[in-house]
Amino acid sequence: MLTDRQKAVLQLIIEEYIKTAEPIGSRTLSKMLNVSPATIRNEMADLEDEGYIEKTHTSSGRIPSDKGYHYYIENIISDSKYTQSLDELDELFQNKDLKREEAINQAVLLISQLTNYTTIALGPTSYGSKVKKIEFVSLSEYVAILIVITSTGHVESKNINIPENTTVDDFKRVIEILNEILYDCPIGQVSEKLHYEVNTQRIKDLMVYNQSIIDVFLEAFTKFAKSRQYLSGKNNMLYQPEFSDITRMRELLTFFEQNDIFKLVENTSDHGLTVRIGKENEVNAMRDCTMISVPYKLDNDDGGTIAIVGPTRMEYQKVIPLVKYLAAQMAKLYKE
Amino acid sequence: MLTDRQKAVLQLIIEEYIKTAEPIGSRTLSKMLNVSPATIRNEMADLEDEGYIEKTHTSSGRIPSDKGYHYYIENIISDSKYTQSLDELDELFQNKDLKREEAINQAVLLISQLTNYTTIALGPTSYGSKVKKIEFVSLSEYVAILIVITSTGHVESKNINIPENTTVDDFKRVIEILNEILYDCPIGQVSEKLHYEVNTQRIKDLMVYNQSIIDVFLEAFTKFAKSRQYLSGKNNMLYQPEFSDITRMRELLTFFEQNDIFKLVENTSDHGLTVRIGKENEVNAMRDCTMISVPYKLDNDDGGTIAIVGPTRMEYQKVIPLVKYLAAQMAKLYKE
DNA sequence: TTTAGCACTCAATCCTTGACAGTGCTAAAA
DNA sequence: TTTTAGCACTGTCAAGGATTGAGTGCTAAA
Repeated sequence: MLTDRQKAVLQLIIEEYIKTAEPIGSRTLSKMLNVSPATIRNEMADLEDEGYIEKTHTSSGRIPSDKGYHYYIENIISDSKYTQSLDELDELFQNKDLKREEAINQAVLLISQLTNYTTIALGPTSYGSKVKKIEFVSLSEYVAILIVITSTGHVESKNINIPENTTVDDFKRVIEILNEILYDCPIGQVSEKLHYEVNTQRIKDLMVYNQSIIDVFLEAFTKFAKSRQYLSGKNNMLYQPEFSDITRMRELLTFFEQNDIFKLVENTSDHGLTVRIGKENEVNAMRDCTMISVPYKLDNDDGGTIAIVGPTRMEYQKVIPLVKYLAAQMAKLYKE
Repeated sequence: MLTDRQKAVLQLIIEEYIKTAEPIGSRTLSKMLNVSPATIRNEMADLEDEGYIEKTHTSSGRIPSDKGYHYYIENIISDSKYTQSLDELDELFQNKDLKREEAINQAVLLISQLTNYTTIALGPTSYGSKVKKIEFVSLSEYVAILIVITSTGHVESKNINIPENTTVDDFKRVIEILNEILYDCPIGQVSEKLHYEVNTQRIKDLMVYNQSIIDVFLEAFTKFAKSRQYLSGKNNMLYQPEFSDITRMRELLTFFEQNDIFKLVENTSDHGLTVRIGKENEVNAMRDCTMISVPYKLDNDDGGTIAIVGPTRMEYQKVIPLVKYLAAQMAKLYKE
């Protein structure tokens, strides 16, 4: 258990370090706490023994350790006082002229500009949305386009190459039936339902014409999964001093580019607020980064995650309430 | 006019520098050309007087100047021998299951992987495509979705917020009429046509219901412009030694992020192959980059541009034929 | 016209040095 | 028992100097 003064010292070290990215010496703190540097040094030695702070070399000032940041988040800062609300965000989410995806995209952009970190959002797997209409428009004798519209306004389209032995009318008939079968079907259950219906006579007849149409259809739906992913502010990391080393930068940006970051976010989504500091991220490129993630749940067991990635030296005070708020608003948005 | 040996010296300097990114000294070249270093030094002095090569400091080896690269491209390498063809690209463009945009996206990705530079494509302003169908699907009492499908399979959608004093049926009627008016109308002329038709009685009647629907419609069409832009391989620049300086890197990536690069590409599109080397790009962030661009024209006066951005120390031999080939294939794709 | 030779230049590397910021420890003061 | 003052010590950083090596320009001879 830390004494009050130890807490104060730890807090000051962390907050100074967040501001300056420089190790903090005992002289600096002695002025702030009105005790002599020697006293501070004793406290620091204790804190270091416990693993809350570190030295960069034998005679340097101290910097926070991963454990120190954790203690700071869990025991020192009170996030409750920051009952964050963000008018711009609310406005965005209430604008009915925007499709959900556009609104989220802009929200993620907004947060990344506000924090100067990288913001990530993962929508619910199924959007909680249902098939509203399936359209089929032929462009020429051989090419047509299949359009799926969901109850949330998401539109997905897919080109279809009409084979020699099939006509546009064949397709039209299939689409008609599919429309009947799939109307109001949640996106997540489309594949299941299609496979089930395959055994009924109606579909079987159609299969004679063309086996592949079901596949095309399924393929179109797999695209929905991709449009769950939102990311903004990758390049903000360029301006963090911890990445002024070019090889670190490359590592991180390449990691972002590969979209593995979404997998990482996904893996945190079980519990409430998760703060993964430094090496806890288990990805080498992220060893100097913190990822803060907050999941949100919808009624139907589905849900998504909001995350912010920044340097371990992150403005936790400001960011945590922001992430929580965004997650809450996301849940609200999807429940509407 | 350069002598044959001067050309040889220039060529070797450029090709070595492209490989190594290090200044080339007279000793290196003397071995390759079987003359003494002193002779090479004389030739180099002449080349430097003419502005084809430069020194980084008084006693350094030489590096090519912007002018040197130009001479190299125009008078030394023969691009004709490289009658490039790329099976993977052809395949991509002939795959009828891909929408045009998907095909181009993948093509741009392919080229950027092949070259390790950044690849940019600008589609024709209007896609040479026409309105095929306008759909209107209501999601609830207050929200509906407007879908425009073009002859090339491009699908654009826009949420519409239905105001209190208007009904879904009002909108349906408007869409019906718009469908009539705009069927087969080239995308580029939609705005014009709409404004023209506004003066006819039919539309005027509709305006009584709702002035803004025309605006909504126009807004949906402005999105088409954005989907002209394709870019891949931004991060390839990270690995070029000229950008190992972090501030240069930041500058360039920020420039890319701002999407100003597309404007730059657009401004070159009048003439044939354009090679802008270094400061010719007139953008500070690009002072160490070369942009190679090739426009392609379609029948209807419309067209687009293909461009590759890399360091001035670029593999011109390999890249130029590639860009030309891609541009030709793009024109073909759009003419189909 | 080409080459050999020599003096010269600059960048890069290594070493040293001194200033500085910080530490740990001890002994005295509170 | 806790706090403080003092002192010796340690590592970083920036500046300066010496050394090395790769390269040049110029000149005179081949």
